[in-house]
Amino acid sequence: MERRQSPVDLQSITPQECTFDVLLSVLHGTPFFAPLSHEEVQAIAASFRQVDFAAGEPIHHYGTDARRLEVVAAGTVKLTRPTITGRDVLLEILGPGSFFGSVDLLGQATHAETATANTDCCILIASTDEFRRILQAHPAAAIASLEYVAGRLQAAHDTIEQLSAYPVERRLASTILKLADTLGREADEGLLVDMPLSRQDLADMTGTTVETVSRLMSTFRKDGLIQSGRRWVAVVDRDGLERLASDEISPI
Amino acid sequence: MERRQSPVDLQSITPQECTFDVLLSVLHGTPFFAPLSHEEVQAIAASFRQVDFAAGEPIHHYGTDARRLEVVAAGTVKLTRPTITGRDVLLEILGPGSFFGSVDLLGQATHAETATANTDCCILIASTDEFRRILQAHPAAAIASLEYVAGRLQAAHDTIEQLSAYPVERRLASTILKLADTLGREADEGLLVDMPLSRQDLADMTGTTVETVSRLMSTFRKDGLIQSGRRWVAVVDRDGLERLASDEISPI
DNA sequence: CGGGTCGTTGAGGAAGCTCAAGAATCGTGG
DNA sequence: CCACGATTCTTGAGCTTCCTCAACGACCCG
Repeated sequence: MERRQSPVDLQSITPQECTFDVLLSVLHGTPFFAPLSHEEVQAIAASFRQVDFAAGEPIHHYGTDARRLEVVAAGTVKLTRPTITGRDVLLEILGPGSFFGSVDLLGQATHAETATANTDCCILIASTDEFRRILQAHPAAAIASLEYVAGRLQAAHDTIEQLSAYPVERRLASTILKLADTLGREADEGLLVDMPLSRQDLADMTGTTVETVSRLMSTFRKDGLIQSGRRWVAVVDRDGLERLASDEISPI
Repeated sequence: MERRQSPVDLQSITPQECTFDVLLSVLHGTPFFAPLSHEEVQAIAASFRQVDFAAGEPIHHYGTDARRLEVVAAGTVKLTRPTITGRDVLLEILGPGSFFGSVDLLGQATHAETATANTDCCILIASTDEFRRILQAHPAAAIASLEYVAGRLQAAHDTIEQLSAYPVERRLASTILKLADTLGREADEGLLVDMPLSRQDLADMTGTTVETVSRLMSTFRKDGLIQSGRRWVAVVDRDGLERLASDEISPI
């Protein structure tokens, strides 16, 4: 039923992957700086310093001081909110080129989310003051940033819609599809979500419990929609999943 | 138990409230243009045209073409998402100075939300092209916009946390408090949410049903936390509500 | 005063949670 | 290479929360 070994390659990001050249190309690939020239990006790169984190390591905690902006250069990062009930909320999983930290350059003195290295990763860090200076000098970058954040607002609204109006089965199907589309890689198992992903992660993303996720994934597997194992998932029947993720209650 | 008449004044926005002067002061009060000089705002105002809507009237529908940006000048506007199950999701209620429409200036060709006039209201409309031109000319406005949208992203993340992790009672208490803080006015009944607000609205904001909201509000009323009636709510015991809205399960 | 909208309350049922135990997988040290 | 502990996943049973369906009462406006 399940493959034994995880097909997800938990390769470490070796330090040399984080050379200045990589930093440059990551920044240029970022929505913020895409409209700028190579020279401009090169000047901006000087404002960022690079820090490596091992998988599982905290990058910053909810409530700590926040006067900095971070960009994922390599690896993936989890953005979560801790809750007193112990049940964490997983807001976003960010891949290379995404940014996080004190998005709001304004008053916001503390982080509103906890960021954790999901895989080994390399993070570029700039202070918000430096970032503000860059945006002032490059209006195109400011507009690009605005568009980027507006896109994430849309995505957040999507999630709110899901949580408000749809049952867990649909939310889970939708979440798996979204992950496959963002981080998918064609593999023997199907369209593999190329990232370690536990049932707990999926539960925290869909606002449910590990047990419920496990049960649903078992039936998804039985129905030939997905393949899955310990900390990995792959989409097998994309159309089938999509039917679950959009209201089509199967007729007959 | 309940007051008979609604203490919320459903005053119409008379057309003369939407003079050019009002338009100017609203735009200047907007987070986007706050950092600009009076003269700059005056020039920008020319890009906006003004349209009035009666309470209940649709301003734009989900899925229609979206190449425009709208600012609330007077009144309040509801941003909703329709769902096939019939259960609508109420994402935000916007007051004067808030903006909506195609936040994402980019590709986004259709509206992601339905906007409805909650009260009679006056809306300022500009095309996204004009808006983009304004931002390009005024980097300070672009940065202010970025901060504004980032703030709304935070708020959306708050909502996601609520929906993912907390029971309905807490979500409802929290939502009422937030509304009272944003749109509250001291009145005989307590801190009155100065806006017509049905049980259905509250249900759509908290991801639950009218019946559940009604039941909970009845007990809130019995416990002396709120006062409420047909399409209005007022906070009586702020601390009590806040205790419900933050994990403090009453001891003993 | 009568029709329409909005709110309240009840009874029954279903979705999903909690608690609990056991199985599979992984990493590590011998 | 194997054994062990730790983590992750699975499955079951009972129960709670909340939804659904339904009826009725209150308020509003013409």
